[in-house]
Parts: sequence; structure tokens; C-alpha cells
Amino acid sequence: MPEQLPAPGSRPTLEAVAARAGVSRATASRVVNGAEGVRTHVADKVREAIRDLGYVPNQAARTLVTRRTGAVAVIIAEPEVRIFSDPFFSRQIRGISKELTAHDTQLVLLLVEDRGDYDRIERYLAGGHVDGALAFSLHTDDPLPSITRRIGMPTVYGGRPGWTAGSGEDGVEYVDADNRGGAREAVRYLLDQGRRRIAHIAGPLDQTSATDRLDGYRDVLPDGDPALIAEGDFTTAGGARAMAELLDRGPRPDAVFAANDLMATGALKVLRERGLAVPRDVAVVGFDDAEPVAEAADPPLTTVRQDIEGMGRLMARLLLRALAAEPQGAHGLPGSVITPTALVRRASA
Amino acid sequence: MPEQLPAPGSRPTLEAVAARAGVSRATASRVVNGAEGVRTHVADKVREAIRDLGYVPNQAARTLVTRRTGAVAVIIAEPEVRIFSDPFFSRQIRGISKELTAHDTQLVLLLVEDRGDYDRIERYLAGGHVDGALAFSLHTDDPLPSITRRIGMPTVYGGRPGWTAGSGEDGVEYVDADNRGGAREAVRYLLDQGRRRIAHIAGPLDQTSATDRLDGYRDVLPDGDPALIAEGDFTTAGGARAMAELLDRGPRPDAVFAANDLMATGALKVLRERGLAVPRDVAVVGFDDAEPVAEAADPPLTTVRQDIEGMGRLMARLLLRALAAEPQGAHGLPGSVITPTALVRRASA
DNA sequence: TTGAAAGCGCTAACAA
DNA sequence: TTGTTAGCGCTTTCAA
Repeated sequence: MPEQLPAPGSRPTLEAVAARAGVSRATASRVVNGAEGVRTHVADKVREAIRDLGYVPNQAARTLVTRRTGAVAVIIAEPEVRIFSDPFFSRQIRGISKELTAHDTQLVLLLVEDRGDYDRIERYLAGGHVDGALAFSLHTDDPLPSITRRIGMPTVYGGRPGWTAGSGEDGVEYVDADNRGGAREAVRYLLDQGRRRIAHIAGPLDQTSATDRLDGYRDVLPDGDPALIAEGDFTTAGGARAMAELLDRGPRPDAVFAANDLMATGALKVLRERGLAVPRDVAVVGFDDAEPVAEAADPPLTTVRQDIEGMGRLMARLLLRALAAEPQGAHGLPGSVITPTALVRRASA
Repeated sequence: MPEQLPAPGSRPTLEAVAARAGVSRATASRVVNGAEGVRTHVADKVREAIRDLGYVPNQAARTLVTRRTGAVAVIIAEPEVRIFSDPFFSRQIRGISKELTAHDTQLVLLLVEDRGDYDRIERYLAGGHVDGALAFSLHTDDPLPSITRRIGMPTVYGGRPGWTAGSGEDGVEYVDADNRGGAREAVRYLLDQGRRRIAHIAGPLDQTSATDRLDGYRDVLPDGDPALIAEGDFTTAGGARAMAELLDRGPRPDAVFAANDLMATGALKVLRERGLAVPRDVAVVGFDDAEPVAEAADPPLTTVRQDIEGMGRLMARLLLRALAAEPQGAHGLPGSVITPTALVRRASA
């Protein structure tokens, strides 16, 4: 007769499992955690009790003693507009989720609505809810890095942070696409097609993905006309605005390289409205190969593909590696990773 | 001299706060939790100690005794394709996140990749990681409801579950848009425009959002030609396929009501390819008013808007209410909620 | 190979 | 109004 009958409505504890299997709590714990040195016969009995009782370990109790939560925070701080119009985030989260799941780690999503939210985020991270963090799209003055540093939370960034000059010095680890190289390839391609006035619709220049792509454009066209560069904001509307600006400014460009597909779509729309044929009059190249935007565009977009889901997986993998290396505390993370891009040819250029 | 010096690298505990403030742990706890009956002077001293030490309560310890985690799971089980091409989810998550944040509740994201994942989900929910769950897009045979029922996890669904005939009987609570009413409005509008052969591109008929919209279409056209109905899958490609089918089948429709905007976009593309003018030859109406798809479409889509973010907020609110009512255990949730839709007129019809 | 026992940090009776 | 105390369910020495 087990003396530890579970209270009605509550879940069975390890104590109950132990009692049912006729062993001590310690032994039951060993079996649950797959530790060595338990006689197979005993282990089997424990497993049977676990099955019978439908036992599931209580995470809070476990965390309290191990100081590990088995959870990772994903922090997304991005103005409303972009999160929704850009499939980028959901794709990357998908990659992250796959990798975390494969390692029995949970994903806690923290959406930052406004600046004041950072207090909440800091409290949350410091409260021991998660073992590490993944963060995206940092602007130059983002308070997150100083927070994670202060509380010693291992963090991997998606996209090169604005304050990092080159590759991962100062201990910041990140995963990014080869934005600069991809941009170079796009512009070179347009050049090879015989285009001579190649414009660029840049993203918001407080984001490194935007500046890196602009840098790539300039690498190929170092003596380009500055009037051929307009700044957008990574949205369709912004792309349209920039395209209109470009057309109004002076001699018509015969090609446009937009820093993402959404802006390229906006450009397409303006070109159509103005009666310009794509690619005959103006060739258009985007960036991202965003699903379904790029393929569904009219005409379908030639664009620079980046493996977004793969980048997400990579971020998770780097973080998990860091966590395995040091249970908690200072970073000391290894280098960052730059993933390759590839030009995808469709009808727009 | 406080005898409880925090171990190096670890965070200060309530014990340390109490020692520094010269009170007992219980009193410190009362201050942290804003309980009544602590002299202001004492409370101030405790708060000062909290500030000085940078104390943040340990969630695991708290959860262990209160049996509350302050976290809610959001479970998304949807084939890859749709999650990424449809802004629906990110929008709804946004609404959920806002509401949860406002109530100091965390959002744990569980993405279901395949059927086998449900074991993991069940273990997770049973492990006391979260107080409740929000789930989406249940197909008729989804195993989730039986799981949440078995382990007594309060759950609110997004979209009417397939096994529910009408409104929230059998204790299932959900939030859904007025799919049927919205569909009726769309079809009536086309009728009012003088359209006579109105086709419908339905969504996958194992989802209630698809069947409800089809029902709305049939409400208005009870004697319609069955050849005017084609089934899609809520993707652009599926919409294109269905539109092609419709055109190949027989007398050309002069209007199409697609069950979502993505499929409407696909239809638009096929119509354009076949040299049919929209809306002159064929009027097109979508559903969702998806950002940026509907507005960016060519021509911009007339569509049925639903307040997706609001639905997300509502889901969270219902769940939080249920959690407040009963700390844990059986459901007994109040009724479900149907939110209104509105026709948005643009150029396509 | 197993068990006894000491906490992890916190809340919540109950006493004072 | 405050303090003492008994756990919450688990892991992990340490001894047997």
C-alpha cells in the first residue's frame, strides 16, 4: 500500500513513482535521468511505475536545483509594420524551433512593443526563466546587448549587430547572410546584362543588413551617381516611394537593385504605373527570395536568396553549444557565422 | 553582517534581501508580492535592499510552491507552406503577445512539425511548464483536444474546431471570425454588382474556416451550379490551380469569391495570363484583408476583413479569465466569441 | 548499486 | 505587523 497517494487533481510525483516501484526517490530519479548504475531489473520496475502513473517530471522543481530551465528566449524587437509584411521572421523562427525541439529545449517568445518593454525583458531574463537568448535586428542604439551582458546571459544575434565593426570581436556572436557579397553579385549581374544606370533602393541605414547591401552595391559601382541611391524602409510602400523619387530625380535608371523583395515589389508597382516595362525598360533585382512575394510578383522577381531557415537553425545551434560549454555565466562564445547567398534568376532582370 | 553572502556569479536571493533590510524572509516576500500589512517604513527598507542588490525573484522556486508558472503555451500546428505565406499567424500572435504582456504572462511557442510531436507537446503541457494553452487551426482529426482534456489544461482555440457543431458546447472555447456572414456579404455584393455566374474558390474543406465560408456562399446561392466551386488550399499556387480549373470547366464565371486573399492573388494571376480583365470580365473578392497582399495585389483586392490581431487578444483574454477563475483543473470555460467581419472595397470588384 | 538526507528559493500557514 | 516553520518536487552528495 503506497503511503503517498497523489492528491486528487494533482500530478504524480517522483515520490509516488518510487513508492510504487519499491525503491528510493534517488533511484527513481536516476532512472528518469538515464543515469548509470541502476540494475536493469530495478530500472524496469521504475519505468513501469512511470508508465502506470503517467509520471512527468515537474520542471520547476528540476530547475530549482539544476539551475537549468531547458528554455531559450527569442527576442524580437521590430516595428509592427515589418514583422507582418516580412516572412523573414516566421521563417527564421521556424528554423530555430526545429533545432531547439531536436534538443529538447523550449522556445519562449518575447515581442518587444516599445522601449519601455526592455525593463520587463531584463527582469524576465534575470529571473532565471531561460538559459539563453536569441535576438534579431538590432539597431545601432539597441539596449538589449548591454542588458544581456550585464546579467551574463548567453546570447546569439541574428544579423550583424550595429555596434560590431567587423566579425565577432568583443565576444558578440551572430549569424548573418553574406549581404555584401550577395549585393555585389546582384549588381554585377545587372552590369553583365548591359545595364548602365543601375539604381539602388536601400533599406533603413541604421540596420546593418541595409548598409552591408549598400556597401556591396558600391563595391561594384564605386564611381556611381549618388542620385541613383534612394533610402527605403524595407516595406512595399517605402520601395514605391523610393522608386518614384528615383524616377523624378533625373535621367531614368535602366536597372534597380532593391535591398529586399518587398521594396522591389513596390518599385515594380510604380514602374507599371508609369508605363515602364520590366525588364525591358528597367530591370529589377530584389533580395531575400521571400516566399511567396518574389515568385508571385509580376513579373516574378530575380533576387538574391538567403537561407533564412538555415540561419535560424544555426543561431540555435550556436547558442546550444555555448550553453553546453558553460552552464551559466560569461559568454566566451566562439566566432560568428556568415552564410552564403545565391542569385535566383526569374523574369524581372 | 549578513551571513548569507550570495555565491559569486549567482543572483541574490530573497534571503539576502531580508538580511540586508533586517527583516525576515516572510516580510521581504510580502513586499515583493505587494501584500497588505507591512509597515511602510519596513517596506521601504526592503525595496531599497531589492534595488541595491538587483534582486529578481526566482521563477522556478515560485512556481514550485504556487503551482503557477505565469506562462501560456501557443501551439501552432500547420503545414509549413501556410505558416509562412500567410501573415495570419504572426498577426494573431502579435495580438496574443500584447494581451499576455499586459498581464505579466509569458508566451511559450510550440510549433508542431509532425504528428510525432504531439508526444512532446503532451509531456510539455503535463510537465507544469505553463498554466494554459492557445491553439490554432485544428483539423477534424487533430489529437490536441483530447490531450488537453486528458491532462486538464485550460485551452482556448483560434478558429472553430472541426469537431464542434455549432457554438461552444462540450466545454470547448474558441474565438473565430464570422466566416459565414462575411462570405455571405461578399457574395451578395457581387450579386448587387450585377454578376450572375459567381464562382467560389474554397479552402481545404477539413478546416472550418473553409467550410464556413463555403456555407456562406451557398446561403446566398443555394441553387448555384456545383461546377462553379473549386477547392484550393489557401495558398497562391492553389488559388491559381483552382482558377484554371474553373475556367477550363465550362462557361466562364463573371465573378470569383476566393476563401482567402492568397488564393485570390493566384486567381488574379491566372486571369491576367488568360487575357481576362479584372474586374471588367471577372470580378474578384478575397477574404482576410491580409497585409500587404490585399492592397499590393494588381488590381488591389476587394476583400472581407477580419480583425486578426483583435482575435488574438481575445483568445488571450478568455484564457486568462479562465485561469483566474480556477487555478488549475477542469475547464468550465464560458462561451466562445465570434467577431464581426467587414467588406473592404478596392479595385478588383 | 542503493538509500538517507540536505537543500535549491520561495510562499503560506500559523504563532507570536 | 512580523517571524518561524513547513514544505513545493526534485537532484545530488555522501554513506552504507
